[in-house]
Amino acid sequence: MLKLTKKADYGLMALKYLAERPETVALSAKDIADAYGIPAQLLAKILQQLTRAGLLRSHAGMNGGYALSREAREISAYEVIHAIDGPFFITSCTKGAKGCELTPSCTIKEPLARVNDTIAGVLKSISIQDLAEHEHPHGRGHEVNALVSLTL
Amino acid sequence: MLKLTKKADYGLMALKYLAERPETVALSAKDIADAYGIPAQLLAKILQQLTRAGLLRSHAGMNGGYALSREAREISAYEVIHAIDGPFFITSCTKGAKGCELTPSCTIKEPLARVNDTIAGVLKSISIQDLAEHEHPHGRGHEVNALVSLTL
DNA sequence: TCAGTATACGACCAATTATGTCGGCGTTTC
DNA sequence: GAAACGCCGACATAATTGGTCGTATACTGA
Ligand code: FES
Ligand code: FES
Repeated sequence: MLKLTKKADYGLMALKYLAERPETVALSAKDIADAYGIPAQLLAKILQQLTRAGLLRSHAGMNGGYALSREAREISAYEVIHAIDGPFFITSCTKGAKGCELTPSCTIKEPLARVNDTIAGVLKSISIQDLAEHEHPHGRGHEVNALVSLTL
Repeated sequence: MLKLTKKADYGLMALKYLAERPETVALSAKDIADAYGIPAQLLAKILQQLTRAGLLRSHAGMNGGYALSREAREISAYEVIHAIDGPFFITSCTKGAKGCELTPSCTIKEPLARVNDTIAGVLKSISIQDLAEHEHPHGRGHEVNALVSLTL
């Protein structure tokens, strides 16, 4: 039903949290989990996935934890979602490689692929920074305007 | 993971099928299901939902079935999805009415609501007609261009 | 070098949701 | 009145997600 998984949600929250604290060297999974009241072990796994995807740098040992591997501005929501939930297709036939069983019958797939790309584009145009900035509504000077064109 | 349900997919396929046959008075659920090789009873339920939502007109009895209740051009993909899967929220907290348990902690909800609206806008800008037309690539004269603006 | 704190990873279970089926009932047409 | 159809709710099953556990490994500092 076109919904983000909780994992992706958690991942975005965590990254936003990190983006809001650029001064800190690293934050442990537990720190972040506690801040939001989400299961620590689950978040740990998510952060590990993001690390593997190259969005975070991790450091074990005391005072270890995670830190953004790039500028918050350079990390898109799309990358986060992709890293956590894998490549997404709006279409139900996620067979990825070579289409699904009903490929000949389902004539709706192709137009929806355009929609898929459009949504991906929207997500790509949003950075963690955008999410973090939104936190401070007093500033309000900075507005992001993403323009997306969809051609069927 | 931001994916359409099969029901919604089936629903869109069925409507497209109807849109491609404007001359026919009505098509039974079974006819359409057979055409695409999808479970007839399941499709029947979906079509019933679409009828309740006012997108289709139904007619019982012999030679009964379903027909579009409006011009294909006037039915958006959004309406179809909404009718089948209920109101959609990108955010995982679908508690609808009054937010979720973590509302104070989850600071990401609001910016994502914008994204949600953007996607809804894209879906609203696509009509069943658009899907049906795409079938005939020889015509190719008619292109739809939806422009969506996202402001965070 | 040892205790403490942290990530890494895979297996596993639990909860939820999506998908599909069944049976009975109401309606329309022939 | 019987065949062909829609209508509805309750179920059963399958798939996905969400979350836990156990253990191994890495780093730090005293
Ligand atoms: S459902 Fe598989 S091609 Fe559309
Ligand atoms: S998870 Fe509920 S408000 Fe974001």
